[in-house]
Amino acid sequence: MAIQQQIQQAAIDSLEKLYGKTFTAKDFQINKTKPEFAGDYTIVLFSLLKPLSKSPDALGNELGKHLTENHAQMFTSFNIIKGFLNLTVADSYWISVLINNYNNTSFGRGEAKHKKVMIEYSSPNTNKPLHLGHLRNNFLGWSIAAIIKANGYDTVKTCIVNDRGVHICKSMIAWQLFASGATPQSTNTKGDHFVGDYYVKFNDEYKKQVEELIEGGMKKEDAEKEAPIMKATQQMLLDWEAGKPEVMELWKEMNSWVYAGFDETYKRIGSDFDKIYYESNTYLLGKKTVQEGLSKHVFIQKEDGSVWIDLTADGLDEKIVQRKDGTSVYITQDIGLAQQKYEEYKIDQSIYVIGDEQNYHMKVLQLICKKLGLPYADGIYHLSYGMVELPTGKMKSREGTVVDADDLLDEMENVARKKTEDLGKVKDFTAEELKELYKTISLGALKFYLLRVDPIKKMIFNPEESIDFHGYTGPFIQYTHARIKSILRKEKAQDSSIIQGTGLLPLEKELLIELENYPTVIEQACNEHDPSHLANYIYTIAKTYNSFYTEHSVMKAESEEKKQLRLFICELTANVIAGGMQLLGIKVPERM
RNA sequence: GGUCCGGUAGCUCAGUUGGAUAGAGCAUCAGCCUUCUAAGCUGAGGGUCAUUGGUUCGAAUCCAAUCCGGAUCACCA
Repeated sequence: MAIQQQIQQAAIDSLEKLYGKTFTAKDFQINKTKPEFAGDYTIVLFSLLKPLSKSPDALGNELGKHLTENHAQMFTSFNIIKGFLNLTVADSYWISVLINNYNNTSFGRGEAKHKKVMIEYSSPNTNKPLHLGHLRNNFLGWSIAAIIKANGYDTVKTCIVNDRGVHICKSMIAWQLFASGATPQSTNTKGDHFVGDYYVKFNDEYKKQVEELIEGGMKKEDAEKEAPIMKATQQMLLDWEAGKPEVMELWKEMNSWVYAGFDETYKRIGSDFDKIYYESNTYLLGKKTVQEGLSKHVFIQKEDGSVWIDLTADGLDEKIVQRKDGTSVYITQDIGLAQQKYEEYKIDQSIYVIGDEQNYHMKVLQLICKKLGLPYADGIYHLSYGMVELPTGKMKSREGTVVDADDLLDEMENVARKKTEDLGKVKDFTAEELKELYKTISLGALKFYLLRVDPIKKMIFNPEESIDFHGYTGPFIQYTHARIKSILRKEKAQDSSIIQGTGLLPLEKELLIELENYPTVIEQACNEHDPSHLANYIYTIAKTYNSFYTEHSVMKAESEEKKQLRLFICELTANVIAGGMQLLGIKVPERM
């Protein structure tokens, strides 16, 4: 049990014995004691004063005395300032935490919950390469899945590939018009970029045609519909739906180019999936649901045949679920897919990592599922995240300000190489080791930069800041880990018996108090679906360790006892840093 | 216009769910490498927590109103 809960429980027991009243954890708070006061943890007494009709001093003294007398092993002293009861926890407690966990690889992991959680993330369109926004999604999705797993849940990582629709046909048409048979191989271009270029070409051509039509006297709206290239695209979509062989063939080929490109990038950033759904297989799902909804009178059919749900009573709008021509819309497909996920995996919870522009859509999805009485409705959770913007404003593909994922990764890797070469600490590395290190550092920097922020907030991506390897960054933490490992290569912690009764210096104690909190942070990150808590926490650990490192020598410690103690502290710190970073999808090097 | 989200140091962000004198990093300034990796450490300056009112022992945190920014409200996905 975490120390905070232990204190709370001890206080509840003491209060019961002292005053015969039963309190719960919600009735009062335990906080970490502010550094300017003596003590480690603080019981805030204010909320207890009234029910017990006690003055802060009287209650503090009685409770403090009772706690220290009955838990002499745990608390060594107390003091009261205003309504705050500050308790000092015995050094021996922190040392026992250290000894019990220094080489415990499952430290911080939760017990098996026997529940299954599906995490849908990434979900790209197959008409253009991945960009910075996708990276935030991928890092978030991967990390939250790892965190959920660490808390003892079974996880299924999944991805729904948007591989059909008008946007795909646009690239296809442009390729037919302009490529004269070119392929990624023939042009030596990464497949997703190759296809993305034709998507851009489509838009250029489309724009040109619309302008020409407007000059010829057509209204803007009509011109947008009548442009030949757009009409060809619409026709292609119909042909695709009809399964016309040459269209299907082109579609399959172009998608295969994109997948080859995606695979490369996914491999590079570490994204992986247990199950991939393709929209071309799922877009017809949900039709059954429409029938069910009608018979349950959750949906209503209008005169023209279209089917709707009225959500005005819930503060939303009327929403269409099936077109008058009988085809299903986006939301219906999603209901169908949700159903399929549930049937295939019997999941207890389904997390969707999707941008906040779809908040409304996800709200509607869950609400409809609830109204239909579907068993998985309550398990739907939208992990909504804000847009990534540049210091100059939003990324706009039309203005060419979109930050391409592959380009960014290349650039970061170059910076990592340059900085590593400048420092010259790993000159003995082989070319292969160096390559691996540059990748580790650059990806660590990028992932940490994107994950350290609360997902719900939109964030500014400052290119200069993101390649800074000092301060609140991934490389700072990686560097701290490498420093620890450098010590542990010289000597390992071995004799835990001689540190049992040793005393702790302030920085040693502070570090142990923070390390003890690791399991609580992992749990919180899981409950709040927020890896940034973990990122912040690891940073704090690294920072405290670095202070400790400068202040106290390990190898030249004052005594053998101190040396062993610090070696154990090094072990545990390294484990927590490596384990925590792993949950963010970030590797930590042995040397850098 | 309706709904939802955000507003904390010059910039980027934390703030343990209502607790003590609001914290980090970057940037600026001043120090620290003959001592386990200086991608580090120590210190300084920098704040009307958007505004106003309310709730109470106590508010950046909860409530209300206002201001600013964003998203969304398609027979697109």
